[in-house]
Amino acid sequence: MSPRRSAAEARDTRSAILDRSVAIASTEGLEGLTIGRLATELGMSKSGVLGHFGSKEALQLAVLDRAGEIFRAEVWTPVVSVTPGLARLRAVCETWISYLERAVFPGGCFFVAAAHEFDGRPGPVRDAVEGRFDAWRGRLLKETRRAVEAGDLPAGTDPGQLVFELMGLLMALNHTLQLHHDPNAAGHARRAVRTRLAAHPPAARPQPAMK
Amino acid sequence: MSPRRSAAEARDTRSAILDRSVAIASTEGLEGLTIGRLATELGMSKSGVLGHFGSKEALQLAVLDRAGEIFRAEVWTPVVSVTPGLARLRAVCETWISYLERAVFPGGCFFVAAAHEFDGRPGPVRDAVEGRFDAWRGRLLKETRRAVEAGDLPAGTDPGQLVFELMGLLMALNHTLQLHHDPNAAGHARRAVRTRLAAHPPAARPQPAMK
DNA sequence: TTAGCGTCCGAACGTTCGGTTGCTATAGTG
DNA sequence: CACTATAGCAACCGAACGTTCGGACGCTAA
Repeated sequence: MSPRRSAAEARDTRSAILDRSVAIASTEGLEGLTIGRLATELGMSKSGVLGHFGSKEALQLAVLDRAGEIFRAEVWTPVVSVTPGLARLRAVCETWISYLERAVFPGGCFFVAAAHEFDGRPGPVRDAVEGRFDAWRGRLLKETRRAVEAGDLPAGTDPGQLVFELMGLLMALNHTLQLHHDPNAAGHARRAVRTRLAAHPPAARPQPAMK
Repeated sequence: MSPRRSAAEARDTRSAILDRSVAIASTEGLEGLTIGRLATELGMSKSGVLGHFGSKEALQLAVLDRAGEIFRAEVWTPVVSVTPGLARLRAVCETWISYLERAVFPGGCFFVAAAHEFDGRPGPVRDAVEGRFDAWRGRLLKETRRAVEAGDLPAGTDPGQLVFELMGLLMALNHTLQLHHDPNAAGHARRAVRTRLAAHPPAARPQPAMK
């Protein structure tokens, strides 16, 4: 990294700091991310790093934003062109599974990890994490409702219940991949999603449950 | 805590340290558990605390053991008298849900939290966490197989698949309780378990899924 | 009575933490 | 060209970290 930078180049520096931060925080956690390590790995001074954010907490929030962009690009963007409702719900589960399978973040799902790290300590970071989960849950709920309205899912389906179960599957996948490195995990997740989101042909008998 | 203790009383001291450690580590994590804080809260010196374990890592392993005893007493012991198979599987899901609902550990499931904290860093602590999950998963698998053999679950049931899904439900419950404090979460979990572990009367048609 | 063991303290160790301060060199502005 | 704003550095701060060490104390066995 060159000794001194223009105002325009400084944005690149900030961006580079965030890239590095996401990589570190993914495995070490947002709290395990330290200014000193960041500075060393980037060939900068600590104050040079901190100058872009002001405080570690502000850095953590910025890292959360950056991770959110990556998540969105990986999981949500690919499915915006898919037909809303059941099709999109299935598609987003698949991109999500793939995102975990490909280890987009080396430490697993960035937000699941952040949730576990911060759910017990109040503050802006916790609030930001919770807000992202709320927003994400909201999108899944919307697609589920559309699927029910379209008759693609049974009329009595409780969207909150279904989304709860889907989140559980993805958390189980994340956990199994990270802790056990079990290559069958993604298969389990896909199979469960397929079963749970089985098409419900309107005005037709439910087929005799292949499992 | 009295100024000095006999050799016999020292076991109480060690036990008190572990109790305190479990409480702290539940919310702050096993790494966030510090010798200094422990010493302050117990009215001891840092060396007095560390003398019982030798190192922080050894303390963490001891804390994991203590937490395991609590988990076992809360979740497993109550169901050992239940008929093996589907009945016990249902019962253990219920004690598990209850254990999360009652916040036996204030920071949620101790081992799910430990898994997320250590899955990315090799070492004895990580190995211990993984071992506990393996053991627990093994017990669930055993009960599932028994249930299938007894005909209480469909013959084609894949035990690994079912256990994967059950773990997901409990992780979703843990997450939802800790991050969102959603009072409906336990209801979602119970409903999903009930559906997933619905009785499968041998030699009878599957009833038209009340869903 | 005394030797010895185990418990625990107090102090210090080297390191790392987040953060601050004073400064220099540069880019952009008039 | 002079002036201001800022990116970044080097040095440093107080606090907290895990760990080590010598010694003081209480108990038990010889």
